[in-house]
Amino acid sequence: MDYEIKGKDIIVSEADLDLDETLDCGQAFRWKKIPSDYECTYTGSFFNDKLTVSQTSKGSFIFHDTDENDFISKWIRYFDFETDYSELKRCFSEEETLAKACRFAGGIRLLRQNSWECLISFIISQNNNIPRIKGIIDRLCGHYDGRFPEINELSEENADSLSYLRSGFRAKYLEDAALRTASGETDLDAIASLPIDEARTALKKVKGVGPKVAECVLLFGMYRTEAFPVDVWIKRVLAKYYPDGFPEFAKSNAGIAQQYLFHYIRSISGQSE
DNA sequence: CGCCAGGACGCCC
DNA sequence: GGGCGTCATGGC
Repeated sequence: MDYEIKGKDIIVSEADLDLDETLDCGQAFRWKKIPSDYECTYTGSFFNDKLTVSQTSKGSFIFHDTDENDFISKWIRYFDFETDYSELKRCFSEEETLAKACRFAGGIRLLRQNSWECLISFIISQNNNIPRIKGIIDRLCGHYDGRFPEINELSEENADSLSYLRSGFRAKYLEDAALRTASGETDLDAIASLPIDEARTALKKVKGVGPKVAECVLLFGMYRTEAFPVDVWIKRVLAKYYPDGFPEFAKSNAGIAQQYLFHYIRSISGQSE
């Protein structure tokens, strides 16, 4: 990945990235496509660091109004630019279905998100659809002046005071997640570095966090690339293409492979947005 | 009216 | 340990 500074912007060329595929594929819920003269432009946040980023018709990227320090300390990491996705896809493509999935949506990258935001977001995601998940998170952040609430802010609320979210039965789970996290009983930073099975167990102590949500927090919020969230779509992939189990060679990066497969199966089922 | 959505819980056996 | 009804809300 190469970048250059151009005025108040940072220009990135030859990144293995497609903004539509990466920012609107169901791993993050706060990026919004806005009108622009570029191929596409999104505005959003890494927790509460805001960014507007454009993709040009030539496949380069403009990180608007950011300086080199911010780019290096925040955005290189968030977009996982330190990982060679061409190499990853080459590895995945040893297997036929994965090869197709990589060809179909090769511009997906794993976003290295904030663990707290992921915990809350994926609790909201359970038995829900992506547009409504976005709506609930929108109302949540709207309540905090467009920011994602800090742990101590959300821990002051309860299921009743969260009714404005219209999150249904999930509100009591949000209350529990905020209380446990605020008290330190659930220490997300500590969990992030635990052996993965211990991390799973610790996360699932939060009410409303089961196997799927725990995997999502591990993968998207703690960069545990071996975590493998299994939702209704991935269940279909596993049943149809991997009846004997997911290929061993891809397991250390199974979560990233899962991203390509999720996008692929939804597209061939006609269910992508 | 029904069914489904990036599921988890509680209860049953 | 696995199976099943239930849990809000909203779009189709």
